[in-house]
Amino acid sequence: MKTPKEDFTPPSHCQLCKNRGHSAFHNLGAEDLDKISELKSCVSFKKGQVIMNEGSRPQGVYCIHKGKAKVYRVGTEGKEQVIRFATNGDLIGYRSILSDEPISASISALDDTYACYIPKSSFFKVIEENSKFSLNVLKLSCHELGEAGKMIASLAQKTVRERLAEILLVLRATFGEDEEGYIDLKLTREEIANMVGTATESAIRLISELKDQEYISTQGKRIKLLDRPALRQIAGVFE
Amino acid sequence: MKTPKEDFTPPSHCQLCKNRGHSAFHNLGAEDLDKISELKSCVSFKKGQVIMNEGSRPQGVYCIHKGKAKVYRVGTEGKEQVIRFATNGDLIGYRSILSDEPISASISALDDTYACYIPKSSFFKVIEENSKFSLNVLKLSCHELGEAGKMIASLAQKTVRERLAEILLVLRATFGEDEEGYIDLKLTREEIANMVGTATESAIRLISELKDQEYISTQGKRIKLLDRPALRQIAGVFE
DNA sequence: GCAAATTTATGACATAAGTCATTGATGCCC
DNA sequence: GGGCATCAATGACTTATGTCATAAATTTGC
Repeated sequence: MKTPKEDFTPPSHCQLCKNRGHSAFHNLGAEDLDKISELKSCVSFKKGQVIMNEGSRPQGVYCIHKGKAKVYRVGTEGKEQVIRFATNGDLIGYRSILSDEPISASISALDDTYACYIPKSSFFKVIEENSKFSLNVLKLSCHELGEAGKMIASLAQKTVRERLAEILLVLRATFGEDEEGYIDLKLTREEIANMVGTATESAIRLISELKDQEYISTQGKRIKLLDRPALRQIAGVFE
Repeated sequence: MKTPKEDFTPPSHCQLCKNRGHSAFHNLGAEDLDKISELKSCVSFKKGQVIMNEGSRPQGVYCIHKGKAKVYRVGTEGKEQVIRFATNGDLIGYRSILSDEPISASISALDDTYACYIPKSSFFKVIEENSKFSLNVLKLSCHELGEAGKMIASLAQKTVRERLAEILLVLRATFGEDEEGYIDLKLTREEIANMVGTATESAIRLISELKDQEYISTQGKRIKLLDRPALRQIAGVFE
């Protein structure tokens, strides 16, 4: 267990949060931030810990302060399918609360994660009273809806190889690189397979193939993208 | 060209619209409905006609008054993947407008369709001023986000046979049955394949198989579900 | 620092699903 | 109402991907 160099605990008031600028709370006034800060609480999750469980009814939302999480559904045979990721500044659990349905996907921490828990009541209050915030969340959910649509088409039409290249690019774009240029997230091959939507062995084989072609390199669980234009071409992403 | 028995044109005022009860406009007050009715216009689309095109920037949303539409993305090789459906009372085009992104999927009419076009400006005005409406749309997009997540897991984990059974159940639930018990929507096998995410021939083969097993029956393009519990079991849907 | 446990890597093989080709059925238009 | 176009059905074959088994390499825990 290594000692953290800095304190990852979120500040007690949202006004002081450095993630606020690129979160759904970015353009809220002091009064609304007060309302949220007042009732929020800080929580932390260890790597691998389940944050929310499919089928349950969350009593609030989490705003990730520092950490990484995956949103996934468990199918028959216990196989997971990752639907999306969340990291610093991202809101999770809001979908279920707003649609008034049980959670449709589980969420677990991909890394030690620190978050603020905002109870349903304060979240709703601000949504109802502040049209700016409501519009932010609306924008967020609509954006995610678009991404989900892209993923549906991708799963239906692309090969595993194409999807693997795509996921590697997404992971890098979402979580960034460490000092040595590796994607800043350690995942087992099985977890990567669950994101791509394929068997673990297939993912391993195709990762080896990409390595042989020198489009990527790996060191244990760490993956570095060596030739992103080539990966983009494989993925069929030209945007 | 057959003459319609009734007039499918939407009423000039939303207050009189019979779909309103189960649409995002269900709990709006008279003033807001005035605001929308004032600027809305009626449009109609022939079967097969494209309503919105991937990549474009819509200047308003459509509320379907009577008709059927599919939302889909076109992949390489021109193959379509259907992402979701829309019918009476459903809102389309809102995702792009609210996330301020180009349309991520095309929409076309599966049948002659009559809709109300609501310009962006009036839509936004009501969203901003009426938190009830804003919450309705939020609820809608969050619900669709959940459905999209289910579809992602389904595509990644289920066999074509399972997904076909699932889609048949969804079609029936969405569009209902005609007097003879057939799903009230005529689709080519190719279109069904594009919904399931498979090749046309595979869809045909599996439809024949389901027919042989007497879980469904067909008459031309019309499909009747004979044994829904069995289909649910195949689909792995127990909800 | 070593042993156990997990994870990665590969080979061999099975199989679901895609592709190509052909025939037969339906529906549509002048 | 007959011919053309589209669509459905099926067979034969290929291929991508999944499954099972085993060995090598990491990682983890004591």
